[in-house]
Order: sequence, then structure tokens, then C-alpha cells
Amino acid sequence: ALIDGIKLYVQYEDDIGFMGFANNGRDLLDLVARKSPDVVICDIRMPIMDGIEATRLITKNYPRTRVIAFTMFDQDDAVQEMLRAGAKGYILKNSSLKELLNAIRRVAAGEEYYDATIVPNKSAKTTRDNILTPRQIDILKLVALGKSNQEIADVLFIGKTTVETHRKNMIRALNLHGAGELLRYALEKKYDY
Amino acid sequence: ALIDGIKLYVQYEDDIGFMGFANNGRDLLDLVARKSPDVVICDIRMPIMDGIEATRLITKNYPRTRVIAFTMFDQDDAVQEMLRAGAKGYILKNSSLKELLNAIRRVAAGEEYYDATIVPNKSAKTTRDNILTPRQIDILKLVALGKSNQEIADVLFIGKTTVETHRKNMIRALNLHGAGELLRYALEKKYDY
DNA sequence: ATAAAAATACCCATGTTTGGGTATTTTTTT
DNA sequence: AAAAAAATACCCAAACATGGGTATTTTTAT
Repeated sequence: ALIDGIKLYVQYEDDIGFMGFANNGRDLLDLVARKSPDVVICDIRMPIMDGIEATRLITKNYPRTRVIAFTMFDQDDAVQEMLRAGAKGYILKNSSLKELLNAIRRVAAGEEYYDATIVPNKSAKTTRDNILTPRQIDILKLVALGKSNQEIADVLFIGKTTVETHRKNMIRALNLHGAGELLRYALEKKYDY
Repeated sequence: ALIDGIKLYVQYEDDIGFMGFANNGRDLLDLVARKSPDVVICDIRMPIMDGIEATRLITKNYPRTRVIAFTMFDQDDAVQEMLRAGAKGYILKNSSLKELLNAIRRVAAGEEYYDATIVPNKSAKTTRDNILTPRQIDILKLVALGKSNQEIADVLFIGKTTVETHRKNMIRALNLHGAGELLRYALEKKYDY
């Protein structure tokens, strides 16, 4: 779905060729081995082998291939891991396709590219890190299990309305929209155990 | 959270020792390398390296260590992959702790153990496979992105009520409870892209 | 000790999801 | 061509979540 949009868009650019896509880290490594692309756009969250591990292996074994990290949310620690794993750029899924092209060209040219909406300065980054309180994280862990506010309240022996407040505050703090996005965020943030 | 319950429960059994736990596949492999446990209870869904890959590596490199697959949902294809990867048993997260002890003892003794609620015969298994229709899977993919019924309706150019119907039918067909569990199921089923 | 931050819990109106239906049209299979 | 399955869409009431508040208590930091 998302990849189709990227493929369509990228195909009209004659300096960029679409070489294929993979649904998981293992297939991605196979693809990189076969096609030796200049640039790989790599989702952080993938089945079989996640984007961080895949990026590590790609930059180690195929140094000519550069990796751009691609994710749903602006999650600082995962970004840091991707950069440590060797990613040369970072864009969000709600970045525009123009921005994507920009990122591909810059990174292909040996530069680095980071989504303008994030990492503008260090202070903003550190704020982003401890954006959730310990208690909110407790609740997020249960959100990650697919539990409702009432169920979470029962587990933690607090009122249902308290859980609602925490959930609301988290949604606001993270700039999300709806329960679904919060759950996805929780899972992407690895609160899922 | 879940692991604490298991640890507590298992500690009272004097033929079973708790040797530690890992939050991701990489740490799990380290742990297995250091402790050489008889049995590993391995979640299918894990960050860094998923349970299938971890199981493959464990059974390959540490043949004395036996793996029991552990997951939230009865998802036939993932189970098959775990068994192909070398798992010797399979239990659900809503299996009782008694059943867990049973599984550990059986598998430690060299037997195999499969949750009684599943895999009773092949016919039931194959039914479970194509339990969702193609259209339902279309919708589940969007559910996996955290989208609401209205948003899904907009993307697919169908009515909101139609999406609601599909969602309801899926929840019923899969024996789930609530939007959260459906989203978790979608992600665990790897509809997340 | 005092101020700030976090956790607790509720009010309200609005909107969404659930779970129980029914019903029509389209597609696929026999 | 007829039967079965899938997709479409709606009704209804109950439950749940959102987003806007406010307010009290508890914990942490200064």
C-alpha cells in the first residue's frame, strides 16, 4: 500500500530506479545482496528481522548501500539506534514524497538527510525522550497488550477515569490521533511485553 | 509483567529453575549461550530478532536446548514456522500456568507438547487458515496501521458501516475482544505494512 | 519547607466501537 | 442456471474513547 505509492512516485523520476521491496528484514538482505542498490529505505519495524538489525548487517556487509530509516513515529531512541546501526538518513512516514526524493538524492550523493520536522536541535531531542512519565509507561505497556481502559484500571487497581486521563495525556503529548495510533506507537516503542 | 507471573509460579516447583529472561531475540541468544537451559519459552513476536529466527538459531547452535513457542493468538502459519524452526511445543498466552508446567516438563523430557485447545486435528487447522476473506484482510491491513473505521472507509471508498461490519465479523471469527486485540492480532499476523 | 511534577479521579458533550440483528447486491463456485 | 460465499450497508442500544476541562493528593526535586 505505502510502498506502491512510493514506487509510483519514484518511477517518474528518471534519476531514480525502483529495484524492489521486501516485507521483512531477511528478504531485504536477500534483495540487497542481489541488486546492490545505492539506497535502501528501511522501516524500523519489520517482521523476522527488524530494521535496526537489518541496517547493521547492510552497512556492515554492503558498505556501498546507504540506508535511510523510515518509521511511523518520531521516536528518538529508535532513531539513535538506527543511526548507530549505520543509517545515513531518517524520514517519517508522514513526510511528503518530495521530502522522500530529497532524502534519496542527498543520501545517494553521500550526504546525510534528516527529516526537518525533527532533530532541529539537541534540546528538542532530549525533551522528546522523557516525554512520558513512568506511570504513563506502565499504562502504555498494558495498552500494548490491546487492553481497554477498564481492563487496565482493574490490573493496576486504579479508577477507569484515571486511565482515561493518562491515555489522553499520552495521546496529546505524542501528537497522536486515536486509540489505534497509541497502540501502534506502544508496539513500535517496544512496550509489547 | 507476564514473565514475573511465570517466574513466581515456576520458582515453587523444585524440579524447575528459572534461569532468566530476555526481552528480545538477541538477548535471548546471549542468555542461552551463557546458561544452556534445558527449555526456552520463546515468544513469536519479539523486537530485534523475532521468535522464529531465534528458535532457528537456538535449535541449530544449541541442540540440547529445547524451545517452546509462546504466543498471544492461535495463528496457524506462525505456529507452523515455529515448528519448522525447531520448536518442540506450543502454548498460548491464555493457557493456564499448570499447562505451562506440563509443557516444560514434557518438552524437557524429550517429548513434544501442543496446547490442547489447538491442533486437535488437521481439519480444524485448515479451517483456521482461511478464516478471513480477502476483503477482510484488506481491512485488517489498515487496522494494523491504527486507522479508525471512518478512515478505512475513506481509503477504500466504502461506507463506514461496511467497515464496521467487516471489523465485527473479524472479531467474531477470530474470537477476540475489542479493537485493541484485533490490532494486536493484525500486527502479530504481520499485516503491518 | 516549599515548589514543581506526577498520579489520581471526576464532569461533560461528542464521537466511535461493539454486538445483536437484517438485507441487498456482487462475485465465485458448483 | 442455481446455490453459496463475500461484500456492501444499515438499524439499534450499550459500552467505550476522545478532548475539553477541573481538582485533590502524593511524590520528587529544590
